[in-house]
Amino acid sequence: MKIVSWNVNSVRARIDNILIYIKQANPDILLLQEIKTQDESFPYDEFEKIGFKSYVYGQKSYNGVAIISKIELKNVNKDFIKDKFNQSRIIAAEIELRKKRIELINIYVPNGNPINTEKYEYKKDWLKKFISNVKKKLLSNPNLLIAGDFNIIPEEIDVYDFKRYESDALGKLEIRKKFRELINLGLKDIYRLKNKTKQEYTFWDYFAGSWQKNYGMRIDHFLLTNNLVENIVSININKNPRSKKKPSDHTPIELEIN
DNA sequence: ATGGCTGAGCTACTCAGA
Repeated sequence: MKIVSWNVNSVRARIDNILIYIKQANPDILLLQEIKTQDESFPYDEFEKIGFKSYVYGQKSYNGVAIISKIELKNVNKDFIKDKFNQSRIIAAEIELRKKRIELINIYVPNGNPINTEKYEYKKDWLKKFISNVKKKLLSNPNLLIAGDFNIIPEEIDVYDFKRYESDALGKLEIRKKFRELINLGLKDIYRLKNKTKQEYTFWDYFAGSWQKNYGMRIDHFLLTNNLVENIVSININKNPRSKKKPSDHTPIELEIN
């Protein structure tokens, strides 16, 4: 089964690119972030025509997450954490795979910039609540798959110029420690597990020719509990959609699991 | 390079992203 995470930066502005991607990559489940639309304006029909059911937690203008799936999802949950600003940033659901009941958790972590503002405090608070609730969830289910736009650069290798980001909300040690806290609950950063020294990115800024110069960062991740590591077939960052016309600034990360 | 793009809402311009 192929599960993909992709921050699409507006599902409506990106619909053609997304449909082309699905045709080429043939995923079973898409975890989308930053859909930037309310539930009622979501392009359900476009996905239904090609065999996908949409589970949407939208928001007007900003944020918003969705899961697009060929297989039926159970126990869809939009309240994984209590968000103090009521922003739509998490949608979770269950699938069954080889007798394992897997909880998929699709997240869009707050950006947190600029630091020394309420936005940064919101990011820290959001991550704290998230980690706490992951910990609780682990008591009832050892099979967690957390994927999405974490807005965290895990290590120096994960950005083209770390110095520029060590005081940024994406690269500050305090934030990177939150990522390590999650890992320490018994999860693996699957891309890094499978690629010990490879320097690849999932995001490139729109400006200053960042894509052409490969000034990117790896901020979209798949974290799986240790219990699921044996099920992994492969993980891949698919850079093709970022090279297209009218791209999202993020590119899909693809997990194959058996 | 604290933004030189891009998108939403709206219909001139601000807010947000990372």
